[in-house]
Amino acid sequence: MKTDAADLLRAHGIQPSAQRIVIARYVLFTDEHPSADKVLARVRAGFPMISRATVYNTLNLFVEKGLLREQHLAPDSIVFDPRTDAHHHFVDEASGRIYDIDWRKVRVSNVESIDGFEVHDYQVVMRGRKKGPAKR
Amino acid sequence: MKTDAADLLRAHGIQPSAQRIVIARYVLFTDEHPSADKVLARVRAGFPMISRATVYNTLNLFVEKGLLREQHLAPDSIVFDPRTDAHHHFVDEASGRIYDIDWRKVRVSNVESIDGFEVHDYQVVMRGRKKGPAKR
DNA sequence: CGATCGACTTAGACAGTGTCCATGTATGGA
DNA sequence: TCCATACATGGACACTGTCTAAGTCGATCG
Repeated sequence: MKTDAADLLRAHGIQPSAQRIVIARYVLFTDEHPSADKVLARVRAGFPMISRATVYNTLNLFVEKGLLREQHLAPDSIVFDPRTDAHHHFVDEASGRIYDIDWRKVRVSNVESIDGFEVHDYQVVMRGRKKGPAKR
Repeated sequence: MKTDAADLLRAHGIQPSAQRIVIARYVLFTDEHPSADKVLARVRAGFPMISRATVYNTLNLFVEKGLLREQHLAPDSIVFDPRTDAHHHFVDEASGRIYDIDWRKVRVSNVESIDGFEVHDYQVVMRGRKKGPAKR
């Protein structure tokens, strides 16, 4: 497991280090859409000495190298998403929790042909209430 | 003009005051999608004594009364949008500027029928480059 | 008129988020 | 083993948004 994370970092041109591996092992395999401070709290549970600056630097590095994407969906803080393939997002209005929605579940047409805009990327952002069990 | 803003506030159950009118006259008639601090800066240009708390209070009040909507599209700060009808947004990657996209320009299907989610509201968020003149 | 009451505004304190810097430590290469 | 470089650290800083206590304003009532 540890090796997996190290290899994954190397494969993206990132020099592994103890701190980076610990961060990677959480943030690259979660669907919680954590904020930076949540990542910090989680990682500190098993690695108490790590500093805030390191977490922020590492997250930004991962974004730069394509391992993570930033999402700006909710008030207060950026959230990180290890799914770098295209998908949509649903924000639960009650809990603030964010859910990934499969790309094929929603169809969007005419995006490419909007006058005066060159669209590189798009997604549908939905807000509402999650039905059924609160757990994912 | 001053009366227009005052009437508009009253029509939404808001007691007009000098500060609220000054804020309303800017934020309800702009398409700049300003952040709270941008509103503060603009308003202070013509009303130097106004405090930050008043601007924040007033913006939140306008949102509560349905005159504005908050958008969480970009890093750093919430942005306010006087268009309360449904529409989409385009974020220019170079400038960070936000543009409104007419609801009918893009078609989205199947949103209502996603298993386990009750969608109250949705929009398409696009990112890319604005073509042509930088001015709107 | 003057007193009073409630609503609004104000300045400053506060907490949270994210960046920057100088210093210290680890690591890998010769 | 030594050195150069990259990395991590913690503290300072700036910014955003909220809260509180005190002050101001205007309207109403006696």
